[in-house]
Formats: sequence, C-alpha cells, structure tokens
Amino acid sequence: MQDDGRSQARPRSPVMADVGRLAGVSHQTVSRVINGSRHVSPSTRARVLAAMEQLGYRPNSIARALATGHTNTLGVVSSDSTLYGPASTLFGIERAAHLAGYFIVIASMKALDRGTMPEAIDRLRLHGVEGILVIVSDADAADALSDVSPDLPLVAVVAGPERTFPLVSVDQFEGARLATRHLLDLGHPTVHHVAGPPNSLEARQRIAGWRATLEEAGAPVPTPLVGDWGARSGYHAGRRLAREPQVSAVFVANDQMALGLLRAMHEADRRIPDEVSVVGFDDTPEAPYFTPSLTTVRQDFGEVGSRSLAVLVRAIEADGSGHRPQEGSIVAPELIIRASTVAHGAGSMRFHDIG
Amino acid sequence: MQDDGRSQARPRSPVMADVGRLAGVSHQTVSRVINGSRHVSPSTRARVLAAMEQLGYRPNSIARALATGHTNTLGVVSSDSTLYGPASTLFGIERAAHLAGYFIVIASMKALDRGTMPEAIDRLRLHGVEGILVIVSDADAADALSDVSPDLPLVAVVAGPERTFPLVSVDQFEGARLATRHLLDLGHPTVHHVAGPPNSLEARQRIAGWRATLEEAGAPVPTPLVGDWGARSGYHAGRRLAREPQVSAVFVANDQMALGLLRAMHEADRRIPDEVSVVGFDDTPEAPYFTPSLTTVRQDFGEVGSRSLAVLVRAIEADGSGHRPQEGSIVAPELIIRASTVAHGAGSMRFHDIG
DNA sequence: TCGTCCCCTGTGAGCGCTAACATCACCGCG
DNA sequence: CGCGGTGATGTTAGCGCTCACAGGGGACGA
Repeated sequence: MQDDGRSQARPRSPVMADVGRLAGVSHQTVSRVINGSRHVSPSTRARVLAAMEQLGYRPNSIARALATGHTNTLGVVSSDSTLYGPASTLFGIERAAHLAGYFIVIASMKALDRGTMPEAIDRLRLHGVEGILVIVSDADAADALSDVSPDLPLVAVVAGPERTFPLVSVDQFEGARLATRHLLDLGHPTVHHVAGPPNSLEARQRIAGWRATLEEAGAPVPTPLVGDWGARSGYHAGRRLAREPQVSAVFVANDQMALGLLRAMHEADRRIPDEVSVVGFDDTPEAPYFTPSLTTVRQDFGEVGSRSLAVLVRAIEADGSGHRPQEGSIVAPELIIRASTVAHGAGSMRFHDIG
Repeated sequence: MQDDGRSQARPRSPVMADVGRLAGVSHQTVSRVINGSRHVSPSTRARVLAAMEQLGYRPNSIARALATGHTNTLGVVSSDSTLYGPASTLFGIERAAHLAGYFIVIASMKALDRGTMPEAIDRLRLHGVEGILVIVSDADAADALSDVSPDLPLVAVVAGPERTFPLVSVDQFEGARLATRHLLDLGHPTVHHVAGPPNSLEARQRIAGWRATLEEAGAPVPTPLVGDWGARSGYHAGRRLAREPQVSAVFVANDQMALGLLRAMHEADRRIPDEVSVVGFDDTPEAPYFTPSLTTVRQDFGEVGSRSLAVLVRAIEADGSGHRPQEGSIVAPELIIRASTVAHGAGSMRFHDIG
C-alpha cells in the first residue's frame, strides 16, 4: 500500500510535519496557516507558505475529514437516465455545490425498485457524505425513502413523498394547468393527454393538473394515454389519437413523447397545428426545432438544482443547533408558446419563433 | 463538530472498539471480520456479526482511507453540458465504477478555457481521488492536460491530446467515414458537412474522416459549415444549404444539429430524402422519431464509459508494480440506416423503421 | 513427552490532521 | 517591580481504522 521503503526511499508526498520542519515551526503552526488562523505572525506565515510551495505540499483532506468529522461531500442519488431533466438538475447541483465548497458524489440506480434506493443511500452514507439529494421521481423508489433512517439530512429533488423530507421541485401541477388552460383558452372543446409512466410522481401530478383544469372548465375529461417518456411511446399514442377525428388538442407530458406524437400525426396527415394543437413539457433545447416548433412548459432545472442544494446545505449547517430544516421550495414553471398550438378552427395563423 | 458530550451524552455512532467490547473481542478482530480475513473462528465471526447488527455499526470509510491510503474514489471532469453524449458517458462510467467498487465524484467545468481544467483536477486531487477521467472534448481544455502533473492516473474519454494519456473513445474518424461512404455509395456526387464547433476535437476528427473519404473517392470537397452542436446552428446551416440546389447529401456532425437542418429543409420545401439525404451522428434516442427518421452513426457511450473505467482501474492497480498502463481503447461506431437517406435520384423508395 | 507449526487473537504504533491545552515572551498597568 | 493579559507557538491527545508483530493454545510428529 504505502511506499515500501525498499531501495532508496522514493520521496513520499510531504506532510505538515515536513513543511514545519523546513519552515522551522511545528506542524500545528502549518495547520494554522492553512486554516487562516489569525494567531500567526506575518513572518512565520510567509516562511510556512514558502516551505509549502517549495515542497509542493498538498493538504490531505482525508486526514482532515477524520479529525474534524466533516467531509464536505454530498451525495446525489439519481436514476441513470440520460433524460434532459435529471441530467440538467445534476449539473445544476454540481455547480451550486462547487460554489458552496462541497463535492458531489453520485450513486445512480440501475433499477427503480424499492430495494435499490436504500442500497444507494447506504453506499453514500458509507462513503461519508454529509447530506443527500435524491433526484428520482419513481413512486416506489420515493416510497422507499420513508424507510431511510433520518440520521442524514436529505432533500428530495423533482418529486418525493409528501411530508417526509423537504422537497424542491418545479410545480408540476401548475405546469400542467398552464398547458391545459392555454389549449382551452384557444377554444378547444377539450384537451387529450399523453401521460408519463404511471409510477412517475411527476407524471401523476401533471395528470392531476390537467384533469383539474378540465373539470374546472366543465370540459369532458378523456382517458389519458400512457407513455414512458420515450419518443417511441409518444409515437404510438399519436397513432391512436390520429385515428380519432374529434381530437383537436393534446397535452403531452414531455417533449420527447411530443416529438413522437408529432411524427405520428405527420404520417397520418393530420396537420399541426391546423388540425391538432400540441403542447409538450420540459422545453428541451431541441423543442423550438421540432416541426412545427413546440409549445411547451419550461422547467428551470438549473434553478431546481441550486435551490435544492441550498436547502440541503442549510439543513446540514443547522443540524444540532435546533433549527428545523426549512421545508423545501417550489419553482414556477413557464409556458413557452410556439407554433404547435393555434386557436380552434383558425388553422391559418401560425407563427414561427426561430430567429 | 463532534457530539459535544453535554447533557447525557447522546450515543455517538458506534466504532469498532464498541463492537469488539460487546462481542468480547478486540477491535482488531472486528476489523478482520469486516475485511473477510480467514483467520477468524466461525463462532467469533458470528458473535462479531451479531454485535455489529445489534449496534447498527457502520464502518467509517474515512478512517479506513486514512489508514490504507485508498479512497476507492475516482474523479470525473466533465463539461456541464447536458448533451446526450457526455451525460450518457458519465452514467456509463458510474455504473462500471459501482461494479468495480469505486465511487465517482464529479467536477464540472463551467468554462472551457485552459485554466479551468487544472483547477478542476486540483479540486479532485485534493479530495483524494485515486484516478481521474476527463470527458471533455474541447481542444484548449484537452491541451491543458499536458500541464497536469502526472502523479495521478488519468484517462481521457471521448477525445484528448495524443500521446499524453491513455484515451478511450469511439472512433470518430471511422464514424464520419461510414456516414460519408454511405452517402457516396448511394450515388451522391459529393457530401456536404455541417461540423461541430472548431474547438471540439471530435468535430475535427469527424471533419477529417469526412474529408478523407471524399478525397479518396475523388469527390469534390465542399467547405464545411460550422455549428455548435445545438439545433439552432443546424437550422441556420440548413437554411444556407437549402438555397444551393446542387446539394443532395449532407453529413451533419450530430443529431441535434441534424434536427435543425431537417427543420430548415422542411421550411424551404426541400424534401428529405427525395431531394436531400441527411446523416447525423450519435443516434440519440429521439433520432428514429425525427421527420423523417434519421440515418445516423451510433456511438455506444455506455461502452466507452465502462471501458475507460476499466483502463483507469487497471492503471491504478498497476501503479508502482512496473506495468505500463495500457494505452486506451477505441470503440467502433455503427451506421444506423433509417429514412433520411436514399439513392441519388431515386426519390421514391423510402423505408420507415418505426415499430 | 516435548518441540514445532499453525490457527486465532491481542497489542501497539501509526495514517495526517485538528482541538484543546500548555507554554513562553512580552506588553502595560498599578 | 510584580501582576494579569495577550499574541505566538509548541505539546499532547485523539479521530477510527489497518498493519506488523507478538503471543497463546491446541494438534501433530518424533
């Protein structure tokens, strides 16, 4: 493991004592310099700094962590999907963590069953993380959070079980309402829905927002079709919807599925938006370049990432001093109107917003 | 920091000595049980296991790391892009790392200048990682790798400076050749190219592969247009190409830009593939659902991730025992033929491969 | 019966750092 | 001139674990 001193002792990486020896002070003074203690004379500080430089000294954060009990490391549990949402959130978190002086270690879940979540969290705990962010929206996985011993600050991102952990997320219900409302306002008699997978909490909230808006407006509530977030499932839903002539407006639960639906409608010669208006969800960077440009609901994943990090850090730093960790935070969604929606019956007006 | 023993000493989390005491053995025997040493009698082992269970003991990996010098942690430097490629590679790496018993800590780079790379690597080094994977394809950033002190095993993923560190990547040159060859074989007199950003090493290799294939076939080499991987830039390139009537085949350096190009061609009423054949690169999950389905070059990012991890782990474990770290590995790309390409002049035959 | 080996277990010394206290020189004050 | 106070530094103990070695007992062969 260590440098076995055989042959002429290769120079191990220098430690505090080495620096101290060179600077003519004790290792503790070196420590003081590193940690910015005020009780070090300027001349000593300079000598220590010079010695560090000369030796190429690098503090050993493992040892420091052992001594202080702080690792400055946070864990992120995420499904290993490369979906736009989770990936953007992860990077938002990393950026914010960097700024706050924390490291991010990731534990992706291959499967989404109940067992995998505790296993992932245990791995992170073992690694010594000081807090955990969970970016998983599967209901079963989220349920499994209830079994997790609460000895570690934990924040659910995107979606999570109510009243167990603080939650930071975009308001899915409101997003779905915006989308549905927009279509209704355009004069469509009702709005069909292509939902995400049944196990997804976000998908459920989008269904709820859609349904509530329809009911509130006195519009009939069609049976939603279910997809799996993938373009393929949107395509299949599109084929079914294309066969029903009365369908004039569809709210699709994410942009990828909307792409598939657009494709199916195109093949069936149902013109969009002239015959059918379509709204997506997420506002992926590609959405403006679908044919036609997709009206969709923007989620600010970067904001979700940085807010969730802030909540977690607050919980960590408050721990023990009696503060209740603040109860999460909700990010507002935003409707982005493009060319895939138009007033019912007024198929001629279209607008392109590609610059 | 630690549990300050005021009031009635809240039970701190148990340590080896506590387990040992309960089981009536020394802490060292507990350590042996944990590390699976053979020299422990079955009855002792059982008692220790029971004590661990009863106390809810969890080994402290920080302390272990300090004692052994091994953190079982690997760092990944990546641009914070949410592009399909880097994100998939990251998750491929994580999965493989998990299997190999390593943790992954990430350091994303906000900027792609020369200074950010050393800074990111330093952060990781400070954190105590045992090796580093770099998933950055920007030439400047990759150049900065040469300045990095080679005291830590490092593997470049996706692209990197030649002959400095082992490199694992999909063969970009070959991928571009497959795409170009395919178009040429279809009878197109030449193939236009929409390239990625000039600083991207992958973009450069794709240009090189494209150019070489054309030259080799004696076809004229048009000036490539440059994009930035985003659909928007593909759209603009598409508008320019749509104006030139002799353009019959385009190789676009990634699928997102291809989407934008498809859109522009559609707006300009240039039918695809009847008038213009298009090939993308990456094979994102959405590519089959573009209109028309996109012929593209598949990169197996998962494979890249796991191979690069394997190379890194090998380098780490070989370190010091005299083995030369093996020199990286190249993953073969695969051409996926869909409906966006067709023989020159034979605009009638199309195939859909959506199931 | 004794020596030897092997299996199992314990002891002590670190890993590199920080926290808490001890020490020392020096200052100003009464 | 002696006192407490203050700033600069050193000393000593850990943090929780592993490593290297020391030992004790039983099995086995001579």
